[in-house]
Amino acid sequence: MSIQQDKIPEATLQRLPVYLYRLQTLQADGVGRVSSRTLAAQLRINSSRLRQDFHHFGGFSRPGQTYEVSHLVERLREILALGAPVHYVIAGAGYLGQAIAAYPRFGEDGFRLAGIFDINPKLIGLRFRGVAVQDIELLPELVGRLGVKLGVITTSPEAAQGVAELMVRAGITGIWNFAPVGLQVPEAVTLQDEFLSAGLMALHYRMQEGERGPEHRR
Amino acid sequence: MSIQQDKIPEATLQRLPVYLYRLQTLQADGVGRVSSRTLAAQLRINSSRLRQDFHHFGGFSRPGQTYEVSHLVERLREILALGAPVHYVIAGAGYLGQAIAAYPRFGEDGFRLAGIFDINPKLIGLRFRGVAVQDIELLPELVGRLGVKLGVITTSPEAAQGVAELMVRAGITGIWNFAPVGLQVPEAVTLQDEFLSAGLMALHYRMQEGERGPEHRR
DNA sequence: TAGATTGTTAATCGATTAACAATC
DNA sequence: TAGATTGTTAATCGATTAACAATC
Repeated sequence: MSIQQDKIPEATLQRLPVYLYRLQTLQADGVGRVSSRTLAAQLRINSSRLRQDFHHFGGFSRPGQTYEVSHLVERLREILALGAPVHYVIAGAGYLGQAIAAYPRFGEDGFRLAGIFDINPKLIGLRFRGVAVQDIELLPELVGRLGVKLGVITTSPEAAQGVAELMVRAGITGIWNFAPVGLQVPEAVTLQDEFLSAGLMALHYRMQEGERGPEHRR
Repeated sequence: MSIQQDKIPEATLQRLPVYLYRLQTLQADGVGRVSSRTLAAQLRINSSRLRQDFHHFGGFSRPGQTYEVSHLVERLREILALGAPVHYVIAGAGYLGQAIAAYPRFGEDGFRLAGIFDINPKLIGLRFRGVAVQDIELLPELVGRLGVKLGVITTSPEAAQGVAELMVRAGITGIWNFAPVGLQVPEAVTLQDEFLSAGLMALHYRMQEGERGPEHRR
């Protein structure tokens, strides 16, 4: 059974990591099997959605039988291509870059920090997860030498475009961008924007909505 | 003209901050007017989408006339209820909590850090944005005294549920949660989950998809 | 067997895009 | 005026939910 399948919906893709985390927690708790109803209830989603999401891949279980937790974890990790370690570099060693470098989860998921870079001399030499901050000019050499494909941008908005171009020239093919600007990258480069302010503002808006009372929400 | 309107679509709400940022940049660059076509091109979205989003509120411009940048900025800030400063607290003063405390953008947007808390004695007393880390036990008093409604959770997954309950009891009505667990909160509390791993995993998946070549993507 | 469960198709719902009249 | 633009309705597209046969 190959994991080669039709392009899966974006909405489904965004949920796979959520399923994986929940299932790993169940596994750690010693739960052997779980039904779509129970799992969906824990994630507070509709069980049809869950089954429909799994349906894009197939082979998760059989009618009448609940899901085997360990099998689901295995399949999801396979689908998400988390079998082999994934190396990545960070550009921008400020607070946010440090937070990502130090975030233990990414390591557990199989992501390995290969390098962290900045232009600020004060930051160069500081160590995170055993990796010392280097001058940004050294990024291309390291990326080329280790064949790193994944780059994280946690620089200022002003510096982000330049850093993105540097990364692309060095051979990076996927950029996780935390700078609140629209980056221009070649078609072949995959871009994932993470715009933290949007989350905060959306939350604040919905809080107001709640204040006005449910009768105003229709 | 009131901003009281029907519940706006979630998809539209998530885009409003993106529009606001782009428009503020244009404003800073001295751009006075902009068409939906130009603005949409800069954000790499369809111009119909932009006009449809604005249509939920009304009064952004008139047929035949382009948008006035300053008016759009004003309206969006009004819609997002960013007129008065919004106070918030952070629970969890690790790297991620520090990053949020120090993130200059939030301040510019009108969000003010009222307090930052942790259980780790080593972190207590450290200052971020002029605010000293305090023991988590002191959170309810401060939240009650200042009437803070917005709380950010950047603790470990294990501690998150307890902290959420502490916040809710203290009077917090909106929680921005960075811990990768499903929090149980009362109906009246607005919850915004920020699951960073999902972004990273989705990016990694799409990079593989790109590698397999566009012909496999249909 | 009887009750519960998945895989899968169909129905519903919501979001995006197209089209165009009214307007500048 | 002629060309361009918005607001708004309609058409399309995609995602969610419901329903149920096949299966345990």
